[in-house]
Amino acid sequence: MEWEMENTTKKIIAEFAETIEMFGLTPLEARLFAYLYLTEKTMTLDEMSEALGKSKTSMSTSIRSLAEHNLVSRVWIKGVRKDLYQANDQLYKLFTSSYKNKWLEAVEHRQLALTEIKEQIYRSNTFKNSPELPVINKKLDEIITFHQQVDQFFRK
Amino acid sequence: MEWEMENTTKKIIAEFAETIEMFGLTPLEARLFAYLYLTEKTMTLDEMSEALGKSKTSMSTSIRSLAEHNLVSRVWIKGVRKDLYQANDQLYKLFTSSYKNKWLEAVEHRQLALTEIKEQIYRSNTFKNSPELPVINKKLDEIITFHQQVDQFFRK
DNA sequence: AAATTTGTACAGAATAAACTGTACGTAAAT
DNA sequence: ATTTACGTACAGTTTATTCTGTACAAATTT
Repeated sequence: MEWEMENTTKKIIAEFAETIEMFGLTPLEARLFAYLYLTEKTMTLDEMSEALGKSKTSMSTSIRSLAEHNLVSRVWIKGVRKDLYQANDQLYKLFTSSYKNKWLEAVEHRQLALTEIKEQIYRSNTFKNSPELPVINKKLDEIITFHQQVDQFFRK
Repeated sequence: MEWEMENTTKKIIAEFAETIEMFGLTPLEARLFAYLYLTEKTMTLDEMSEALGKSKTSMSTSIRSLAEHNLVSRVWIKGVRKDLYQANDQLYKLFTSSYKNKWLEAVEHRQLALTEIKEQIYRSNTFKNSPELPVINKKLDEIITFHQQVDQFFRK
């Protein structure tokens, strides 16, 4: 009868993981976070590896990625040598913040590249008498505006 | 000197495509949309295939997917037998709407699954005297709340 | 009716992403 | 000082995704 709980826990983790994958986590990262979150424990890499049945290497890279996005925290306990991690709380704030950063960073990159291209067009002589210039310019502006809007949305 | 424009167009498409991939399009779908958007033309599958240097099959599946998400439209011209497609305009509305639907649909699924699990726990006797029940219940509620918040955000 | 053209299903190839095992540097324990 | 334990780099394997080629049904042309 013990396994019914095991089983239920697994189901919850699976569902939850699938959702947070949508925030840009790999399957394993998602599962790992879900697991840590559900069992409110601080765990070592070996324990995680054991619990999820995945390699220790995977745990190392996954947990590092989660930590970089501020989804888990390293915990210090006197006398304990191994690295200990636990999931951060306040799910909504956690994930929206992480996601926001991801988007803003990406969009900013593209913005830079696009305005650079725009400059090039201005400077270039080749385009001066091209009949397609107006269309390209218009479209380019629209695309840049689009990026601004997306940026604005996530900055909200 | 003609290829400078070709080249510039390609760069714009590449940048643009990378952004819209983030809305959940495959690389090819993204590139295809970007291309259609930039050259304000209505095109046949063969023309797209030729223009992007990819198989016609890919064009067929990609354009169908784009159409399903309402990102491109089929265009009818009397006497023309082939399917013609063009990119829809109003980028921002287009993509946010498409994205929103994708999220809401996914989140709704998980919500259903999670509340179903919750019901099961209520009904089950196994859990009645489990010492871990309170923790699981608390966490499950938190996760469900999280889903509600995400849902609300995208419903906005 | 026969022949051609067009779009897509489907199986399989190519590419990309996720994951693992070994091997090693660093730090703690003996 | 030597040994043991720990985390991670890196190369390679596995798995999933994306893309292609062939084949075929439906529609149009001859």
